[in-house]
Amino acid sequence: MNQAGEIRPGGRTARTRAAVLAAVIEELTDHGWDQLSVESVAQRAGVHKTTVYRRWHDKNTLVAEALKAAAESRIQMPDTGDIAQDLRELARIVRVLLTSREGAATTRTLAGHSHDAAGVGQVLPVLWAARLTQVEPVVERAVARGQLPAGTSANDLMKHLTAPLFHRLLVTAEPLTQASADQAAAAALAAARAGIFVAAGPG
Amino acid sequence: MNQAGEIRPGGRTARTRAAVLAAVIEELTDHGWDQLSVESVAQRAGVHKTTVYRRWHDKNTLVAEALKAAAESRIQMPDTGDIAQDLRELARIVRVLLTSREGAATTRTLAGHSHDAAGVGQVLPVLWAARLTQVEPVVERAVARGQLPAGTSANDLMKHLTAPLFHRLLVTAEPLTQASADQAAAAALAAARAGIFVAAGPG
Amino acid sequence: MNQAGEIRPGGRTARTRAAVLAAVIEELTDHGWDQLSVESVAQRAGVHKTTVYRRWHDKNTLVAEALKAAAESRIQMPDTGDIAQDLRELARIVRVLLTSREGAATTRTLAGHSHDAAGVGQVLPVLWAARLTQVEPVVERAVARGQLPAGTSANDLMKHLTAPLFHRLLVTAEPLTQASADQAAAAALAAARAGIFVAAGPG
Amino acid sequence: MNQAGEIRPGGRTARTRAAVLAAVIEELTDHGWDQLSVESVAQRAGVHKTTVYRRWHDKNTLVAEALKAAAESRIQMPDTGDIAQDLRELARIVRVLLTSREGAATTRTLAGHSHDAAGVGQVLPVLWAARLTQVEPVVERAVARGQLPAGTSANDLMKHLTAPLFHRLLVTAEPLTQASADQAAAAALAAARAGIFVAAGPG
DNA sequence: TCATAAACGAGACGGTACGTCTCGTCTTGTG
DNA sequence: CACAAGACGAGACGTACCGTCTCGTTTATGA
Repeated sequence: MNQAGEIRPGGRTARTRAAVLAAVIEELTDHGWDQLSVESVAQRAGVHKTTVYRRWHDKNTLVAEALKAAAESRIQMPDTGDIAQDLRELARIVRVLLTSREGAATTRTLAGHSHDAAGVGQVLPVLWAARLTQVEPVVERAVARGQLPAGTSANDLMKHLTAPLFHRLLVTAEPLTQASADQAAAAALAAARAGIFVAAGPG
Repeated sequence: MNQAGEIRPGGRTARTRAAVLAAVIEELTDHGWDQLSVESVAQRAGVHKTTVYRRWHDKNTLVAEALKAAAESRIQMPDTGDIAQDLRELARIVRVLLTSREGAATTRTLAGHSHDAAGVGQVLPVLWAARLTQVEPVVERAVARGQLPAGTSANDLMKHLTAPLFHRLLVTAEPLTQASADQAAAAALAAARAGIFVAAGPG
Repeated sequence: MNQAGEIRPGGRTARTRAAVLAAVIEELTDHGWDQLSVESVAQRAGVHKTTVYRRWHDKNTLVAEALKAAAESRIQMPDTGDIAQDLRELARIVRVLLTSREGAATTRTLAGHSHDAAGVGQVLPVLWAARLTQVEPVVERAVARGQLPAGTSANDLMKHLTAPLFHRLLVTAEPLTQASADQAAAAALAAARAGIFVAAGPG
Repeated sequence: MNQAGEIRPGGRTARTRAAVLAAVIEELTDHGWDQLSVESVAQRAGVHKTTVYRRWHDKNTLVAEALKAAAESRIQMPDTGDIAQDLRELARIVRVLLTSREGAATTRTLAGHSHDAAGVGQVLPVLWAARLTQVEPVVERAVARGQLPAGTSANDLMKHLTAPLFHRLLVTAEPLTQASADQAAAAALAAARAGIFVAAGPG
């Protein structure tokens, strides 16, 4: 992705890289994809336009990398011993992420470009896969405790848990209340208990 | 929304309007929001650029109105006598809409601009409200038949039914299989039967 | 020049014609040729744009006719019995014409388009010829009184009399003082007395 | 006048500047102010439209600078020892300038915009002042030789010498013959000898 | 420590699209 | 059925941003 940055990983190079990626997120948050210009990003990062283009081929690549970097934060997975409470906690965490100005902006950008062959569109699967692997233990523990049917797919459960939250943000543009997060958790749990997520998933 | 079109509703004016709005959807489908230019829309509609600008203030307004017009198609609501089957049908209908090239493109555009104060961002609530009012009878009938708890919110049910489908399209970029639609329907039904959608919604 | 106006010389037709031509001069005075739009002329005349186009083929033709009409005012020729005084009076009259906002604007417009094959460019010779015929008697009387050499060309004299005034307006953009008018008159008189304007002109 | 050109006075920048200014004069000569478009100028200069706009804010400024640059050519002042012959030479030189296609076009453009507050209108005084300083020595020498009255204003003389030539070009649109140039010279000389241009000018 | 190669700052440029303006033609619905 | 009201095609205007390209200047690394 970056040609130059890896040859001289120390000092100015790395500093510049971080500043630019941070500036992208800020611009995205403040003005959105359409209004984001490479020049304004460069200016906010205290760097010249040419420097940005040197390292990232185009706006698409630049934003893609910034989004990927921004999504690398790990979520602290809950482990209360009760799957109902675990799921509620999870939903609340996701809600907080999505309601932050930054989270909302980046999520909207990703959704708007989910189909793009290059750049931002490529980020989604990677990003989502990472998130899923984190949740698996939570589900496995619940199964072991007999709180969920054996064979319950952590993947499916996680998606159905978060889907209503994304739906509110992206589709209906309704406020993401805590009650809505709790409802999503409850709905996902009911479905899981009913065995909807057992066995061969919908692939 | 349009200043001129309503004064002379007949003949050329209306014809032009329809051609342009259709062209917008086609361009959106083929090239996406970022690559959509007013000039290309005009050309596809067989109309001059100025004519487009005369009636729609800017690109944003233009696309917003095209999306609104495109979403006015009514869905044929199922009524099989069995809520499980009704929901499955509904999920399949939505799946077909979202998997059509046009539906996917317009949905992505809407999601990417759900926050915009003007233009496309304004379309979402209107559009979604219209959809919801169509579903209410289906849920009411199920309640009357005793297949769902009294007080079940059609609104909440519908959102949880469709959320996983939008999630696949916008967030994980996974293929929208029929199995995934059926699973979404089953999950929503399980949650509804568990009373998750009863009483005061998550507002 | 005007097809319709002469068929129905009275009533609304003539009134409209006059209003439009007057509006042209006003717009020319206020905003100049470049900023003059047919639409603004029509609006100022209280007439629809189409009406203007119906009667005058284009902007060029329209302005040309307005200028011609505006120049039809006859100058009160001086006759003091002294050619020196007559010429000074004449120079002062021309100065007043050229320093009026309207006169300056129309003159500049004419000068700027003196070369145009159609429209405004055609007006100049006609207009100037009319002016010259008015001066001839003044010169003839001076010759008869023995104040000027026999054979002095009224044409050449008049041109050399007014040339410095136009020069100030169009070329050096200096203020047209009365002193400058008097100087122009004196210079022309000196040249005339020296016989510079006698015999075959410079054709 | 130009923001960028002076920082990097060598190489491409200067080359581009010269090409554009030359193209302006050519377009002005061929098509006149009204038909001159920035795009056609750019194309003729082998440069992109944006490059022109980058350096010159608008059409007015662009043409103004081109005219100023074009007028910087120095006239070879005559010095025959006889003021009559000097003036005749001068008039002929001016005549040649004004009868060239380029000279006529630029002069008409300047005259048509002599009043404009910004751009082309600003060029005139500068341009004319430069011309006058060149003539002063010619007049001074004639005074020294006793061929003209002491105190004769070179400024006034020059203006009255050239005024009839401009008058023919701009006002009467008559052909500028050599005879007319000679007549203008003779008239100016007669007036000068009569002392019309002595002492305090017409301000 | 210091030479040298990498990275950067500065900015002109070609190019695409934007949204605005005016011109002169053409259509339409009303009086 | 004529004509005003006004939509339209055409095209220039001036702006913004994209991504490329010099040409000097700074800065990090390794000899």
